[in-house]
Amino acid sequence: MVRVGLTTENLVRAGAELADEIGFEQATPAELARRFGVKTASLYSHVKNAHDLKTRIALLALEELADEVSAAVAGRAGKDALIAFANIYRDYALKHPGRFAAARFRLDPDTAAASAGVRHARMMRAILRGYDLAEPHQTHAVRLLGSVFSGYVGLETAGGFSHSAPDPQESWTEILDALDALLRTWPTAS
Amino acid sequence: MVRVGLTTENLVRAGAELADEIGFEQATPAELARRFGVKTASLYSHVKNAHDLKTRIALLALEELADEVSAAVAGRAGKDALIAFANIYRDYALKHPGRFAAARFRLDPDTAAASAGVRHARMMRAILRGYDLAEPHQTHAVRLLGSVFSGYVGLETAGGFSHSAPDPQESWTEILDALDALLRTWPTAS
DNA sequence: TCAGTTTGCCTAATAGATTTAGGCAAAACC
DNA sequence: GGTTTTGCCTAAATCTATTAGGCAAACTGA
Repeated sequence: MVRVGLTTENLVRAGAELADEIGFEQATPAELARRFGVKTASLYSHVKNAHDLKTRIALLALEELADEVSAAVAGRAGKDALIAFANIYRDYALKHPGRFAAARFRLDPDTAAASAGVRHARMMRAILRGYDLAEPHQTHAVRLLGSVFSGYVGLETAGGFSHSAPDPQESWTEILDALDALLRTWPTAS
Repeated sequence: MVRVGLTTENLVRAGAELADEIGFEQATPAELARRFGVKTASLYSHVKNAHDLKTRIALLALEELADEVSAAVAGRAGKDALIAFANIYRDYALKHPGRFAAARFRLDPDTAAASAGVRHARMMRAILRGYDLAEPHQTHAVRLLGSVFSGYVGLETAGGFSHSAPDPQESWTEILDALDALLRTWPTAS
């Protein structure tokens, strides 16, 4: 009976790798146990159940992504900060599709409130300080940026832009230019 | 042995209802059979397998949505058309969350190419004829609009905007105003 | 070093999902 | 009315998720 050193940390980390390789939905206790060479039942001392495992992978991904974004945005402002945020976000998703899917996993409200998701929101607002937007327009803009980032990368990772010119990178760059222009001239007619 | 009249059509339609009630992921053959009062194995004469069922629900949702958008956009142009498209899309998702999730189900390339997804793309391009965008900018704009719609509604249906003012409807309206303004002044500096 | 405790992974077992194969009786077709 | 078709069944295999209880390895403290 050789011990392979299972811990919650270990399992979650390996689960994240697994998600990147075979998809977040396929990152199940059974598959994870197979990777560790242990019986599925052995995971249940470290993780409550399948949903708990997914939640923990989601929290890991949110944390990682927030760390990377935070580092990239530090010391930048305005368009520079916007583009840094956006590129880190997109690069993370392309590099770690499973973790990215995990980061969009629906968490229960309490878990979400305690997650790194709130750091994402704060950083988004910090970026908008470089533009001149009063409330409630700032919130509207935060929601727009969140939608564009999540939507574009979601479509791209789902293969929505494959086999069609021009290159997604080109669209991404131009869209960021457009968003910057939009934020500088945000229409507040209402 | 009472026959309940299973057909592929029937199952897919009921599967779509089921998805709206309990979520697309939970709309499984087992649950569907339970609803019809038949044994799970009985479904397999009408549907190849679980993945086939989900694919068919996805195709139904794409078709329905394309029909509604098409009707709403007919006879409109410019901002009017943009807003009609966007509102129909969002309303459909809020009214039919399971079908909306189904519409984002990843189809294999051939199936996707034969789906109503291509009508969506065509209609999006038709709307952009009301703005003055040459290629490749038009494609970039199509991708932006797709990202915003899919991203915003995805976040909203996932509860991303709940428990936070202002009302999502308000953000949506202002974002559409902003997109219209952006499309009219699209920066083509590159 | 050794007794006692902790704990990591096991086996056993239940319940439920997916899927295939083959059968019987109701419906549909001459 | 007899035949064919076919809709739903039972049976069975395989897989997953999950709980309960056991044994032995690893740690703990004299």
